[in-house]
Amino acid sequence: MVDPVSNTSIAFLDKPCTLNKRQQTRHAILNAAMRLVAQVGLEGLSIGGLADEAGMSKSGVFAHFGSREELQIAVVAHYHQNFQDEVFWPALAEPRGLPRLERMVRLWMQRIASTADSGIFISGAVDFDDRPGPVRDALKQSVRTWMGAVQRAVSQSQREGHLRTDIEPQQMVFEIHGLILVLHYDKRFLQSPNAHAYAEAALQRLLEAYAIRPPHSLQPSH
Amino acid sequence: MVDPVSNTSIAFLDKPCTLNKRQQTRHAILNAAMRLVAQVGLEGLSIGGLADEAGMSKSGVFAHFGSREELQIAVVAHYHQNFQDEVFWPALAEPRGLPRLERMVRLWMQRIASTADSGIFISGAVDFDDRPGPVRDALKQSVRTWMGAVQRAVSQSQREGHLRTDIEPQQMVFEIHGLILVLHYDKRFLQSPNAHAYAEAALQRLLEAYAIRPPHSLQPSH
Amino acid sequence: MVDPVSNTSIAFLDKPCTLNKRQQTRHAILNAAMRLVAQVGLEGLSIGGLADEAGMSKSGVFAHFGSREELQIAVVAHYHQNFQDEVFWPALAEPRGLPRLERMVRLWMQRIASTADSGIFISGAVDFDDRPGPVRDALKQSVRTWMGAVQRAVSQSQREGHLRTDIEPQQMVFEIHGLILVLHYDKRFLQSPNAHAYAEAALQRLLEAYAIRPPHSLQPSH
Amino acid sequence: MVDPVSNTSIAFLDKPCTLNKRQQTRHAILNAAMRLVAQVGLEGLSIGGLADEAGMSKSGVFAHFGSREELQIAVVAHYHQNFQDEVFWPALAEPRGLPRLERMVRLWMQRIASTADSGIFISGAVDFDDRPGPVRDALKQSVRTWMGAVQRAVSQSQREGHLRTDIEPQQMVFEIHGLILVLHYDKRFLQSPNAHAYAEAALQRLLEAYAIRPPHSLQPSH
DNA sequence: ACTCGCGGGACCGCCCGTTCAT
DNA sequence: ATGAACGGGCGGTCCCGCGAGT
Repeated sequence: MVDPVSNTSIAFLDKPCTLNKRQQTRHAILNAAMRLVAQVGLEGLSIGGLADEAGMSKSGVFAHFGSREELQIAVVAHYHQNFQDEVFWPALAEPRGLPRLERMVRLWMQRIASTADSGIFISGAVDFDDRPGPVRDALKQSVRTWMGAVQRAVSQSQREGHLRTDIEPQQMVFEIHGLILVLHYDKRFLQSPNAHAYAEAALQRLLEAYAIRPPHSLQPSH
Repeated sequence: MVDPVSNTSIAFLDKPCTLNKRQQTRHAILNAAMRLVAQVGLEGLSIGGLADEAGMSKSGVFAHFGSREELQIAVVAHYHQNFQDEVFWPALAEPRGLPRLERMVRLWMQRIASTADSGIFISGAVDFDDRPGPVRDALKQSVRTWMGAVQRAVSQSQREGHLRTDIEPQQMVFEIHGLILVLHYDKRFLQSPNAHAYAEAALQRLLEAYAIRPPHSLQPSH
Repeated sequence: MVDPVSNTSIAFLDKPCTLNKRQQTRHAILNAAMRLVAQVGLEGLSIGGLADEAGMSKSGVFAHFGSREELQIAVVAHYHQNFQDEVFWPALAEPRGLPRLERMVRLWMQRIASTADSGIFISGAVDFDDRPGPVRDALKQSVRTWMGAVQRAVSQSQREGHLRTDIEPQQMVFEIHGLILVLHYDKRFLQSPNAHAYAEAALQRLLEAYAIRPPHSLQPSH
Repeated sequence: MVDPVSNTSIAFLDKPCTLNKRQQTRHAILNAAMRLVAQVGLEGLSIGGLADEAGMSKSGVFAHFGSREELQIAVVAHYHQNFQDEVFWPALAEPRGLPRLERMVRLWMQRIASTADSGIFISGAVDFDDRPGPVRDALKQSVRTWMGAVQRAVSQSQREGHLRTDIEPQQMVFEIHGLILVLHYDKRFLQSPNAHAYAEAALQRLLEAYAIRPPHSLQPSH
């Protein structure tokens, strides 16, 4: 089984049906790590703290990953999986084009606004933007994979005749991403209660600006 | 002398002309801190590392701030100062309204894209969004002060007849901020070479969408 | 198994025969601590210094106690154990009453005069008399436990008809304790060579003053 | 002016009438030191803390003594002075012999029981009993000077016919010192409310045991 | 001449990531 | 998968000296 988002880079379990005990434990550790990372960030993740959260010994945790760095990478992959399951797959249920794109973005917004989400696509980007290394690479790869999926949804919307074609899909992804980031910023850091409303309004305006308006909507403009 | 951005919170020295030795050293430490923070983030700032960067002993650094927390707060204030000097003041040279707003945002973008800038308004927001305390408060205060200045520039543009008045200024600030954030993200983390172009295009579109177009621009649309 | 001195507070292991490795190391650390404390006092005990004395790393020492405070408490308990083994238990071999009391006090004196003893019942009392906290509490508890044992020995001597009953046992314990303290002071600090002789003479006089003299000892006084 | 207690060792100011500014400051520092030492002990005395207590800069304090060690020595000398003024001199007002001795001891006890007294003759003895050096020497010298004074009071009492002469004066000093020490211990560390009563009773018994009884007191013994 | 501001170096308690034997 | 231990680094505090200021 390959990554349905990118078809390429991140390899997931080939046999997800039966997990041996080692994999079960690893999974439990990673889930504990997700909870912890939501509080202290990817860079603040410590093996001792994770061991406590998981109810294991430090060495027990350590043995599964070999180093803190590999643990962080595993956390990134795990987050990627979760994100995919909760945002990408459900959006695929929508018909191609604008409906699917809208659902994608709205699910994304929902997740970003949820305090349960660790938001490492954002926090990790900040923590590692000047710290090259495997963790940063994994993070970039994950983000690019997801961005690629969004971009494809935009392209499809254009091919389906839902969006204007005189706009680079990347430009639109860029602007959508901006809305996500500022939503995260205002909601989580500034704790602005109106963040969601602003984001929704901006999204509306964005989609309308790039949408190919159905005929009836052209009439009343005069 | 009071803060010209907010007229409220951050008090500056009345006689910045002559600095005694203590203030000189403090300034040098803070400049070193800016360099360091650009690499490791506000939360990654350590007294020992700063002492190395500044070419001083740990206690020498420590004596100027009393605690790591106060050092962090001082760094925030210092960044606030720099930001103000390089973004806010120059923009004030432009005439009120849209020109001033545009200059503000473009200078902001320039600064965000520069690797010299530590970007703590962004990285700090991520590091401290789940970590209450004085540092977070100082950071929020600084950010809000700046956001208020942008918002006032938008309001002035409306009053000058440059921008439509059926839009909440805060909504526009929100969207501008999104562009800043995604520019920072794409440029610094994803290292996308086109980030600036996308941001510029988005800003253009944003301003045009909210601008009150001069009459002649309505005619040629058909 | 409960503490035979007080029947109350300090719980000891039920199976002291076989110690696992952790307990062995802990024991070795505590013995090193006893040597160190004899030189620098309970308050002067530092984890780094103890690690050197024990030939271990700082973290290795630290891991056994969790904090300096708990280390100090453990040292108090360890000293209590040693004291009990070398003073209390041997004295119990003597028959009830005056013989047991005398042996108790003399063993106590011996131990106090020995430079091997850390004397934390005395030095700790001085270091912590104005420093409330768990260490002080542990120290007081240990001292009170031992004082209680001495007091019971006095009471038994009264009940056995060896000592006058018109004296409060606590009064006698008070005076005995004074002899111990001044012996410690003269021997250890002033390094007076006659300290032991003075203490012995004073003890003799004290016991005789409170003893019920056998009839024949009244006659030869003239 | 020489030390009236020992006629020998500790030199005090030759011209106590007029103090220049330096000496005034030094005096103020030492008084602050007395307050501090009463809380943290002679060994716990730090220059920074003393500077705070005295309302000066660290270097200002430092300059008067040159090192922490010399500061400690100065504190010992200062305490010696105070002790002498409050215990020795008032006792000299009593007539030679037993009255003077009793007053000496009672004033000593009072001082020891007072929480205002730093008690460095006791706490210092414990802190420095295994730490040779100038501070310990100064402390020993001070203590021996005072012990010599007490011993001379005992000798005088013997010569005046108030005390039996078949007892070494040093023996009696030893026992008196024991009472002082245990009073300090019970009062300050164990916080026993009865400490004073026990000490008084013990002192009574001690003096009577060594007193030469007036004739009428010999009769009723048969 | 005396006082202070400023800085250095050592050390503290504590905690982290890591390893090895079990 | 664990328990014991290590080396190194953290923030913080100490005592102490140099040079500038009055």
